[in-house]
Amino acid sequence: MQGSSPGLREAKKAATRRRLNAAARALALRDGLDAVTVERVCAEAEVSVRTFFNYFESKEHAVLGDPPPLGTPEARAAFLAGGPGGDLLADVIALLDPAAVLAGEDREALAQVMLLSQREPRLLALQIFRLNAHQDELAALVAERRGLPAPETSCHAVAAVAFALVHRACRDWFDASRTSGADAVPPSLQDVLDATREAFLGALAPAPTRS
Amino acid sequence: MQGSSPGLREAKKAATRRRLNAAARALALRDGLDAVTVERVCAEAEVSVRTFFNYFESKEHAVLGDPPPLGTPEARAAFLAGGPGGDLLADVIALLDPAAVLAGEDREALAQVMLLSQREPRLLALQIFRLNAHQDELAALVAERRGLPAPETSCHAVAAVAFALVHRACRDWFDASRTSGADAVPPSLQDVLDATREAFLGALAPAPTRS
DNA sequence: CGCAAACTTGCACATCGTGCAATACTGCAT
DNA sequence: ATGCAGTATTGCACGATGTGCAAGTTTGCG
Repeated sequence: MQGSSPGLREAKKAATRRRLNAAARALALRDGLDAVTVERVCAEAEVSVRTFFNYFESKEHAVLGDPPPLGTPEARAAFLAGGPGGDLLADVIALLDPAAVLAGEDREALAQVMLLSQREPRLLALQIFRLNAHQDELAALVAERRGLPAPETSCHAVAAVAFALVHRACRDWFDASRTSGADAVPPSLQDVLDATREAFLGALAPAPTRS
Repeated sequence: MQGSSPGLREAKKAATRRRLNAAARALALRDGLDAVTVERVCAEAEVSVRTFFNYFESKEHAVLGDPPPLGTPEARAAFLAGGPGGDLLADVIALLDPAAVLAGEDREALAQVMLLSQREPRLLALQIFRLNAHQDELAALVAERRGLPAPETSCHAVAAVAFALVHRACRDWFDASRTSGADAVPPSLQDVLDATREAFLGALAPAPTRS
């Protein structure tokens, strides 16, 4: 009965990982991060303390869980296929739009993570660090799409703006969820961009082209 | 002989703080962050371990030292005085330009901190976290300058771009320092911006204005 | 000089994170 | 099914981190 040949072991590991993550998140939400000890999390998840550290390197990592990849492999390929001539902004939106990214995720868990990241500076720090890694990844993608050997300043700038918009869209969605119920409209990056573009161009465009 | 009435105590504290910072930085540079223990730092700085934690909350904080403020109070006031109609980008540059900010700083220490932040992920995480706080501060300044009650999306976007440019300028300066000697030209934000503007507008401007 | 406030220090304690070796379990081939 | 090889779990020991507390020490000021 090995219908899932490459699977029973993996499944158990994944389950343990999810149990630890859920337990850490729930406890942090209930009692605050400082009151959460690895020991308590392990009691909840029914594993030994030593095993905990085989899965996560700290309780903060356990609370946040594994970082999601930057878009699906297909989405990344499609983005690269756009090439230097494509509509960069539109494709960035397609790659990062929270409405799409959130589709396959557990929204409840995401909302909890966002709430915790606001409350607990240590979680915020880790979150920002991970976001920064994603940002660098996007800068590299932009450079590759443009045929550049390494990401230059403008690539980093584009990535920074994109993540600022995503961050803002997620915050708006989160705030809306807290006030108007759990099922607020999924945020659209395009909308956020449209609302921003005017002020944005106002900041960047009017500069003279220098001779 | 109390020429420095409000001072001997303060001076001693400042000296101890500087000794701890210098010791932590030097040790991390020589032996790597993991090999640095609080105990070793304290031996170097000639204070007790307990006292160390009266000054810094972790060895990472000790290595990085205290975060500098975002511009001088005068520079901040000048930035706000620009008002909604002023040249936002020019004033952001004036506020953040590394060439100006670095003027009053210990460049040797700064270069060491940047090197360490590249080597040690834990230091990078802390550095990014601090940078993010600065970014939020700038977004708030932009909002206030515009007469907005709270920083909206475009303010955050402007701040994100500004810091992406600053970060890039600092990296360029740092890389240049490592190759062409310790006294590389101080980076100019304006130059970085000029080099970026074309690609940037290429990314943002060509989008249709939607009816 | 001498008191009050602030700084330093030692000590105890809970927690974190890792290396190591023993044990238990899973997958696979016989 | 049975046993072997690889992998996961666990306990243990240990060094390091960070904090509360209370005693000692230094500074500022009358």
